[in-house]
Amino acid sequence: MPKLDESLLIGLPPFSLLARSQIREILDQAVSRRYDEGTAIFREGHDADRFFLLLDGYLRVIRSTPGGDQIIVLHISPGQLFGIAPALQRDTYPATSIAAAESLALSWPVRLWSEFTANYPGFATESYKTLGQRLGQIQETLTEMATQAVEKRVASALLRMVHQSGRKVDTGIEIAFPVTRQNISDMTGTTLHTVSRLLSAWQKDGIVESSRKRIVVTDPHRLVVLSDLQG
Amino acid sequence: MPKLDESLLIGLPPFSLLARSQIREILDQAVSRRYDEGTAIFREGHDADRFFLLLDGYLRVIRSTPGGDQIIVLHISPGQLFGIAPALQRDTYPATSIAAAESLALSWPVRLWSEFTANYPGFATESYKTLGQRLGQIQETLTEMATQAVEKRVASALLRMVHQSGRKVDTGIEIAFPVTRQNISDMTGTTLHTVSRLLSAWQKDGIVESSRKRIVVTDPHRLVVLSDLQG
DNA sequence: TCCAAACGTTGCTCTGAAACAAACTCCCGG
DNA sequence: CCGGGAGTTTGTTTCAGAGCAACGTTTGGA
Repeated sequence: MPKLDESLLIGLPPFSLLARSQIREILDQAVSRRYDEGTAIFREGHDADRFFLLLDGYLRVIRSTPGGDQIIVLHISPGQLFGIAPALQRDTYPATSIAAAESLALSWPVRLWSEFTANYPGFATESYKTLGQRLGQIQETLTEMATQAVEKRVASALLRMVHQSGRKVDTGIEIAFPVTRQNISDMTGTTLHTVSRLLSAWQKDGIVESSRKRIVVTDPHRLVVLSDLQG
Repeated sequence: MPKLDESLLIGLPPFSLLARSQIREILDQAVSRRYDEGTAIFREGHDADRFFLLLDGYLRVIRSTPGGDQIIVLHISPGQLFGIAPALQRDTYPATSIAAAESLALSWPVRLWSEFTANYPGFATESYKTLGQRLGQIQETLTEMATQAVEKRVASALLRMVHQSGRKVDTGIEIAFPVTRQNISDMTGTTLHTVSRLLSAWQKDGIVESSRKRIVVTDPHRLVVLSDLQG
């Protein structure tokens, strides 16, 4: 394990109030690991023995049913803590996380959680804030799933990904990690067929451009209209 | 405001480790209030200036869309903390809570939150545990909503209510608070018509008995089969 | 270089459940 | 005791979107 550089953590909310020496100490206790696209970082139901910080890449957090269906609950982007089951007194992970792109994450054993929250000002606060945002976001997804038609859900899902990971390219805003039609259907509770049709239609209308695993939103505003419009 | 009795809090998880004198102190700072069926305790988006403990009754936690649809995210039963936005660094409530039956709740101003977590052992722990359970539960609901057919969702919703509030009656297990067909459709993202048909069919099959706002599950096992069965 | 697997597209059919419509029943308040 | 509103039931119609099928395209590895 190569020695980690302090600059990795400086500026990230959970550690923003800390002195360089404290960051050094935190880093010295961390394990860093790279994950190939498609690899699981941890799985639903397994012992929650570590908590993580994503440094680079993107993750999908998924839950599956006994029947084999699965849905993508949310995405994690760089700088976020994840797998923070210990914060909620859980001893197993409630969901599975998979690298959506090649990713790099730090992790610490759970026993350090209480140490971090006790010693480092703002660490607990920031973690719970993150949790609060996720809870709110999931509630919103749930509401949408229960009340909105497929077309709107797919439009919203695209907008969420653009919002979380969008980067400017010449023709619009590109989602920064690979996304298949199947992935989108797993976010919206529909089928890949329906998603494919929608994307084709939107491409014809000049709202998106998509190729294999890659999506560029060329007209975000019209997508907002699609996702918002009552009726 | 009549003086509150210590026995109200004794035995409830957030306060279970406390001495009588500490409970007295907590109670002296509480406001107690009764809510008629259908009354809102707080509303989505409003300033989160208090946090609450439900002593008696049941609450529905709902979220609404701009388009006027609404869904029931979860129910709160006696003994649970709710409206604990301050724990998550939120300054507004993320959802609305409505008394599903006549209810009684204590509340405290948010500024006491940090005091409680600092002074009373186990208070923070218990609160975050509750939050963790809710997060897990909502994720499960979301998964179900995205993958399961209406019939299964309605069966699961009934089972969840039975599990949370069921009380034995001579013909089976009764859901302890008033539930309309509309309420169930708001939990499952369908229409009251569909729910009505399902309940009629299940009544014919001897699985449930229902009258206006009242539901008794007479054959929980068959309901489990309906909610579980793959395909 | 070629093959196979992964990913994407498109047409067609069929059905679950929403939408629309109309009574019916219970309960509460005047 | 009566009237009206809230909640429920049931029938009929309609259609979005799932399911099925078949084919096209890209990509990476042998």
